[in-house]
Amino acid sequence: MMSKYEQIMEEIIEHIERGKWKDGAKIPSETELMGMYEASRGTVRKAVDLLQERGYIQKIHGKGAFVIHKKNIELSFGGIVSFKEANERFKRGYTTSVKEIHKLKADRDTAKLLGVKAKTELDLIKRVRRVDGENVILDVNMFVSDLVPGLTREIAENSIYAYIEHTLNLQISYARRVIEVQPCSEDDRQYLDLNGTEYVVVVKNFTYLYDGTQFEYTESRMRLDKFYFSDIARRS
Amino acid sequence: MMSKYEQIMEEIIEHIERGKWKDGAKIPSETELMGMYEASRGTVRKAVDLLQERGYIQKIHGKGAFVIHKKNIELSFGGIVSFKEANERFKRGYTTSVKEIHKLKADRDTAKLLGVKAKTELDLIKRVRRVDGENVILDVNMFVSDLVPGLTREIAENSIYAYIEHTLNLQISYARRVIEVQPCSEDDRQYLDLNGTEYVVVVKNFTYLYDGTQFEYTESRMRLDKFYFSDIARRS
DNA sequence: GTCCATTTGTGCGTATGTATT
DNA sequence: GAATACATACGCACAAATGGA
Repeated sequence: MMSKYEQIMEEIIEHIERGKWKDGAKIPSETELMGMYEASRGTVRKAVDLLQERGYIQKIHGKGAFVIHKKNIELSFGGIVSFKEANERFKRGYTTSVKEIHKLKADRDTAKLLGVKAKTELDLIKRVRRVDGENVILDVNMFVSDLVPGLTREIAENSIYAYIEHTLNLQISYARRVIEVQPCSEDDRQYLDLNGTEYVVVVKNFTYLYDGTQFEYTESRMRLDKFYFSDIARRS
Repeated sequence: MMSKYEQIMEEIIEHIERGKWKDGAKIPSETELMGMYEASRGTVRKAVDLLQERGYIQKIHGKGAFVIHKKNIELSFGGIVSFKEANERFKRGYTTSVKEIHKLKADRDTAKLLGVKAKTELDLIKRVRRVDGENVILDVNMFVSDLVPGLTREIAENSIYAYIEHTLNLQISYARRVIEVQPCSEDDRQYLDLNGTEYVVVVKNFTYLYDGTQFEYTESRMRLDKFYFSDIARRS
């Protein structure tokens, strides 16, 4: 059962995405929304605040709330996005091939990245993403085995996140993400079609469960020309 | 005058940053905070929700709210950040030199980037940022002259954002930000110390005022090895 | 400039639901 | 089951910004 403010929010998103409430137009006032959805002021305000956070509208004190140009939404993908989700939004085809999958004991450096003690058992997975006939992304995932048990090659070929969230029923809450550019590693040269470039973009993900324990460290290493990142930043 | 929930939020941030409330520790419950600050439930909840959004704490239903490791905060700089602010956080020295500053009429492509009609008058500014004796960032700013009047070389040498926000008293509300990697342009070769690299990281900013009008388009073009981006992404 | 209606922003109080211990 | 803590939802009052009469 969705909460009331979530329902209101989803309905408003529908209106905006279907173009019923157009770019730049004023959406109904809080009082009007209260009537439309038979909800209290606090409830509609929560829905509307979330819409603003997600970049659908801009509220202006004393005037109202206005729809922001749709283009902004289509291009932005904030939040934690796995490769599959991100690619579906761009509607490109791709294939995943698992190059390595095995358990290992964490050395000191790896343990630090995962916030665990050295020698903790990990699952290491290396996968290559092939788009338009070229190997362009190398994903290196490391999971804490105790927290994410039962990983298989089959799961790695599909969506590990779907397995974690739906099968294991773990709740992912947030990720710290770092993006930088590094010289190519041996793995990069071996697995990727580099087109002569000497560098790759590296997206590092430190992912945490609802209770604050880190369960994953991932590096997505991709060819410079395949990297694209977009988000919306709001001023305090 | 700061609002009550902002005061509560700031005080809690103080506690966390000064280490009084340590990493992983439980902060006082909502009921306790109500007593401590003589505030209503809704008010303390708003403060606590904002703290979670900003990555200071993690709330867990039925258990409490817990401080997230400080390292996460120090490294992340979400939000709209000008070069000056971003660098101060890393405590590195830098100098800015203005290479070009003049008015021009927008051509068709530029007009599209700024969401204005062709031939609209713009202010173009090119600045080079020098860090540790090397020219590593080329900032190209384009402002809509009507919206941001009175730009001078002196302002460009310091902080344009401070001028816009404090002198012109305009309210910046959000920015759409795109990050990608491009081959070096003529300008890059001329102004930057490229160390033989053939590519630069380009951070594009489309910045909007409180009323939804775009007033700026900026490209920050930087050497691959000087690029670093970090944020915290929360699940839904 | 003043007054007024509208609209969002802040703050209070209360009740009930749900998760954890 | 009981106690505690966060989540949702309702209602009310007043402040602050906007825009038109």
